[in-house]
Amino acid sequence: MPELPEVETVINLLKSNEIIGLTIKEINIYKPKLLKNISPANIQSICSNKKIIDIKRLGKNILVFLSNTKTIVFHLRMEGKLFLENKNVEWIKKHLMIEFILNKNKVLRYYDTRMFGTIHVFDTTTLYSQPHIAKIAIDPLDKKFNGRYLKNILSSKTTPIKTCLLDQTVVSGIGNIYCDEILFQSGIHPLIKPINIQSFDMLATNATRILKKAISYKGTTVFSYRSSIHTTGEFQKHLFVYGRENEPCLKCKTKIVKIKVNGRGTYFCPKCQHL
DNA sequence: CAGCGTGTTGAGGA
DNA sequence: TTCCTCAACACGCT
Repeated sequence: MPELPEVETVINLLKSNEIIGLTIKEINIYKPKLLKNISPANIQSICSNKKIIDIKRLGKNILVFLSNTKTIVFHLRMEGKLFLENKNVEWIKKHLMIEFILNKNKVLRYYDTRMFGTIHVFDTTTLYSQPHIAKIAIDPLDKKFNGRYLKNILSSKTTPIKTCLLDQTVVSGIGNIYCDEILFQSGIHPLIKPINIQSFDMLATNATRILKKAISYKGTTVFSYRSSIHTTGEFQKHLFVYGRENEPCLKCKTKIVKIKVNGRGTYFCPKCQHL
C-alpha cells in the first residue's frame, strides 16, 4: 500500500544512497510479466550502459530518467519494493522480480510479493503525453491544489467523498490509509456526497498537511509494506482511525467503526464524522 | 481452510 | 455518451 508518502520516501532513500549518476550495466528479469510495454530483450538493450540522471515521483509512480532520453516508470501497486542494495546482499530472493546491475557494486532490485506492480519504459520527450501518465491528476503537495480546485472538480460528482479522493484522476497519490486519516481530521464522513461538504478548503489543507507529516515520518509501515529494509516508517504511530476498529476515538473516545466503501475497508469515528 | 486486503483497470451496467 | 460499480489480478496471512 505505498501511497504518496511511501513513494516519496522510497525516492528520498534512493537519492540519499546516491543512485543518481550510477550507470546500468545489465538487467536480470525473473518475472517478465511486470514489463508492460516492453520485452525483456528490448529493456535490456535500451537500458544497458545508460546513466540514471534523475528520479521523480508522479502520483504513486516512480520515474527513473536515463541519459538516453528514456524513462523507466515503476508503479509499486500494493507491495512493490524498490531497494538500492549492495550486489552481494539480497533481501528475499523469492520475491525478486527484476534487478538492474549498476556500477560501484550497487544493484537496484524490485521486489513484489504479489506481482501486481508494473514497469513501463517511455521516451522521455513524450512521457507526459502518454495516456498512462497524462491522466494522473494534480499532486496534493502542489501549490495549485486547494479548496477551490477540489470544489470545482467534485461539485458534479455523485459518488461518496472517499471514492472521489481515491480517484487518481481527481487528485493523485492518496490511497486507502491516508484517505481515512484525511477525512477523520476534516470531520467528514466517508460516505458524504461532495455536494454536502461544508469546507473544501479545510479538506485540501488537511490532505496536504497529513501527507507532508507522513513524509516527515518516512511513511507508514504496515503489514508487508516497507519503504526500505533498514528504515521503518513511523507514521503508523500517528494514525487516528486506520486499522483501529472498535478502539476508542483519540478525540472523543467513541468506538471507531469499520465499513466497506467501494470494496475498501474504511475506518471512521461515527461521532466526529457524522453524516 | 477459505477469504481478506490492497491499487488500478477495464468490462459491463445504468 | 458519460458516469459509476465491481470483478479480476496474486498470494501471504489469519
